[in-house]
Amino acid sequence: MESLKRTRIAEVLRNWQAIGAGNMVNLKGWVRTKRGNKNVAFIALNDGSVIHNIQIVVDLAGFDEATMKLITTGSCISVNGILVESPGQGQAVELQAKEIEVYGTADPETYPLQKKGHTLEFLREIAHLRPRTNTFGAVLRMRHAMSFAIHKYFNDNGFYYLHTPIVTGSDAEGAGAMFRVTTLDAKNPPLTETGEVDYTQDFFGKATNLTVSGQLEGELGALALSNIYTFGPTFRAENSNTPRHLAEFWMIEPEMAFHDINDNMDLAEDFLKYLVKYALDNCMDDLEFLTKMYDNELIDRLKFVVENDFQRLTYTEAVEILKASGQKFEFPVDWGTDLQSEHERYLVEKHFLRPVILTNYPKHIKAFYMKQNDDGKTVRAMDVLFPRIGEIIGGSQREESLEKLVTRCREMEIPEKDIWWYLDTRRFGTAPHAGFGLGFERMMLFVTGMANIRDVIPFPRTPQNAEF
RNA sequence: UCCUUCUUAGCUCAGUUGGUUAGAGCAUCUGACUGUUAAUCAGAGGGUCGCUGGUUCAAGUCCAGCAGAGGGAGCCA
Repeated sequence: MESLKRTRIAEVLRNWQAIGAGNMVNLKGWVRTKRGNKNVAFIALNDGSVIHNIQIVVDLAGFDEATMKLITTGSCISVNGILVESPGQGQAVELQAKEIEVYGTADPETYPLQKKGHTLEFLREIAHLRPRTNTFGAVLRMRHAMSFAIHKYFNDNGFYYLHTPIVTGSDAEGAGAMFRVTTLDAKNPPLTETGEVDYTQDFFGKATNLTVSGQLEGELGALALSNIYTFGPTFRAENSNTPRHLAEFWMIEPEMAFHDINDNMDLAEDFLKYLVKYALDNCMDDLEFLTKMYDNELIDRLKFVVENDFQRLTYTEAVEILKASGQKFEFPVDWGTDLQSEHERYLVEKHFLRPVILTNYPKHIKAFYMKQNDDGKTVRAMDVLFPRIGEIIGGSQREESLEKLVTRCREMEIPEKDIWWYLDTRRFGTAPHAGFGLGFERMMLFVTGMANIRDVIPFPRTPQNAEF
């Protein structure tokens, strides 16, 4: 077969006029369908560069039957052919095949992906193959686009990307159960005199875990570089079985010196709108597919979020609205208790009909590091609530006073010796600062219209499941 | 972890108050068709009804346990 430089299908469909009808190109990809008759075969070829397939037209007189039999749904081929304007409906251009090489066959009796639709549940069981479907191609391309947009936004706005550790020796982040990291023999660990596992003999000389948040280290960076962000994997060993939780997920955590809670809200809103707009500006092919197949209101909802202000109000105001709503809630609303999902959904989806930012929560339901308000009862926390998703961002202005922070640690029984380095930032050159955490997969749920978080990450890790 | 629903062909599903040999669409295979668009048409093959036990003359169907999956809740991002 003549050696030609491969052209991506996205490139052909976008620039076929520049490439020029009548010219020979090489395309490589995976066969979605083959149909036709004795004289001509039509192959829908996809290489993942774009959601659309390109049609390969094969005049069977020029090809041997044995080769053509190998070309089935799922097989991988390389084609040299002439790019021509298509006489048929449904595509502008197609490729008149001259030479075909079969790279890999896919036995139709055993290849699990068919031409017809599959349920998302079934595709989760074959997560190694689901990237080859239209849906996961769209989701994974958008996942890349969103990742890129995150870095671009922060870079363009004077933030530095800080790599916070994955393995942490601190157990004080207060963000839930952790995965232990150890090289000790699980069957026969060294013990102390009192019979406890002796972690001084472990790899790091102490008990270590996978991080549940990069925030504490992020603050160290912000109190030197002014504006930093993290974007990395995060782990929670909670036994959560919901469409919104993963044991391994990706989180974006900006942290800004000299920002108060209002600056923090401004940034969160601007950032989220930027990401949604980036999707609308750069992922329209995939968005149109997802809108058509999964969520008819997706594109409209994304546009609405970009064009409208988020509703900002305090926790106390939210409680008053909920109490006055006349709604029957399963859980009663009362000042001092954390809001339940049903309450958040009511505010976002029934009352305000737009994203909501809640601030100034009671201090006893929030983390130790949040800045205390002068009322002695509330802290400068903020939660951003999105339609369909619920909490997409959690953040706060941080307590910069050493005295108040230490007092709060003692009240909440957080050992100061474990976070001496964190407390040092308040001891030496402390500054007002703020930050938040955005769950990347929750953002992906919103921009793709997918309903289950396991369908917006390539290989989901959930309780009882670490396959692939 | 709690509540709830589901598990029948490769996939998506039907299967009546328990009653002969468990069905359909798609997929697969064979054949037909000169340009198809999830091609179409004709035919064929394909099942330990999630697993284990129980009730019954008789269980895909009723009961119990277990496993897996979905939805809701909690924890949160």
